[in-house]
Amino acid sequence: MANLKIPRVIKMPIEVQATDALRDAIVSGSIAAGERVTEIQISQQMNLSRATVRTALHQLAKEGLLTLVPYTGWTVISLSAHDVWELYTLRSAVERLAGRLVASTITPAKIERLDGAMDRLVRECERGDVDRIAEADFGLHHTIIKLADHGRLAAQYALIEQQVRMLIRSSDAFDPEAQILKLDQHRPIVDAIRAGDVELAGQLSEQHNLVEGEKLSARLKALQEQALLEEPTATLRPARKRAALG
Amino acid sequence: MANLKIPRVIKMPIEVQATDALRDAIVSGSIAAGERVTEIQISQQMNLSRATVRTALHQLAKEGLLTLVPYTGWTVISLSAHDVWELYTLRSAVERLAGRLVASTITPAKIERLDGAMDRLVRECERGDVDRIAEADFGLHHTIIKLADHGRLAAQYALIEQQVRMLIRSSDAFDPEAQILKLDQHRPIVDAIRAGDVELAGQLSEQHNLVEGEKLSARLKALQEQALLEEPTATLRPARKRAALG
DNA sequence: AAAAGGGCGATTGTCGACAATCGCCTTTCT
DNA sequence: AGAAAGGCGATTGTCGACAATCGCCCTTTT
Repeated sequence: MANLKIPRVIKMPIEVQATDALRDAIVSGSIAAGERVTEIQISQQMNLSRATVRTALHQLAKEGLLTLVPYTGWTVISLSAHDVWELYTLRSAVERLAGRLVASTITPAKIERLDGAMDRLVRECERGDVDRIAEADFGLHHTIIKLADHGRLAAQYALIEQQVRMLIRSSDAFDPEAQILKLDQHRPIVDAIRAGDVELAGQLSEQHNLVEGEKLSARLKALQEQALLEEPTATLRPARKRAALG
Repeated sequence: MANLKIPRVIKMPIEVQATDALRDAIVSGSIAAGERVTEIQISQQMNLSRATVRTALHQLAKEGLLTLVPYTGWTVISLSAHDVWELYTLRSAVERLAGRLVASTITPAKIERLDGAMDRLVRECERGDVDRIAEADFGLHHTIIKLADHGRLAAQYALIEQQVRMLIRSSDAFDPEAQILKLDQHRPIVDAIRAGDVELAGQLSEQHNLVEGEKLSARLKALQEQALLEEPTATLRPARKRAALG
């Protein structure tokens, strides 16, 4: 008999569903960056207990999507220029390691999966839809990470990817000219990994991220300058109810 | 008047105290690796509510120190050979980036802090106490990480360090011979950073960790072989109360 | 004797209520 | 009018109780 992998069905607690829903809301921008959220507000919207929502919020805080000021409130992160620098330097280190690991353990099966992700990127680039191109781009990077067979690396990459998604959303769309170069940037990386060239795969992966970080940083800097004058002062607590007039 | 940094005293919720205490118990080995823990047991020992303890457990699970099986129980991680590989490959990537960053932004002030950490390691090596040498070792690495001025990098390194501490504890003591070589291993890294040699600082940091990982992996493999026969089967739930005899 | 099925207790999951804390707003004083 | 001090409401922090779920153990069956 085949040694079937029994999926081991476990009932997912509502906690994780709430966490996933909230994470998606933040990453997708349904809840804006810098916005304040309260436990009661969310628990009412989701029809859940405050304790359950609170657990979800704590999880997302650990993922770096929220900050909590004790006895005061939760706030969605808003990424600064320094955050962009942190994200892309860290991502370059993570992807460099992933590229090296996959290249050093390359197999026909891995090449097949790699080609599948690369082919999808090629097709989407020909199609021209920027959102689908972006997804295929993430998909290729994600494939390389998975092939590294490194749980902690994958977990760390997931956190980075979430915040990068918030970034590229706030820059609204990609630079149209950059779309054309996308294939030229990724093909060498895939080729180096396929060839088992550890050093080259690592170096190209690292360099690719540093370049992307620079481009995104420049674009965001321009966007933020014009938005600097909006809402200069933010209150930490909400406005209080006015006293009743006589 | 001097622009004094007001520490902004905020009352720390008991949650974080409980989290810190539990984390310390796990990392220090007071709660053994692989051990099952229950919310009630801990809440009674700490004289706290289950909800508070539960929050702390969730935090530590996010840090990778605990695993939670829904409706079943919490278990302290026990690190396998693959985990050792993950930890040291990831640590090498993180420290490589840190080394590069510090080297590329080196200043007299940073050199001073670097020298302070290195001097401490030198003194402790002359003293000969393995525990204090280990702490000075961690201290030097920690100093480099802090000098990188990279929040996410520091956070990731903290998680890795915790698990590495669990590892070296289970290998009981360091290899006495390795203590002598410790200075020879760290001095070149510090020198490269001081000289602002980005490439060399990164390469030496990376290599140092990979070597350390190999050594620890070999030592643990020997230890685990003799411990393989102990407790071959572990129950997921505790023993149930026996039915009363007539 | 070996295998299949259900009972049952141990543990986590969820909820609502109350307490602690913070900071905005009003008031008071100068 | 400006500055300082206190009230007060909004929000998080903590707690205990009840519900949901899982898996060990015993029973039953073959």
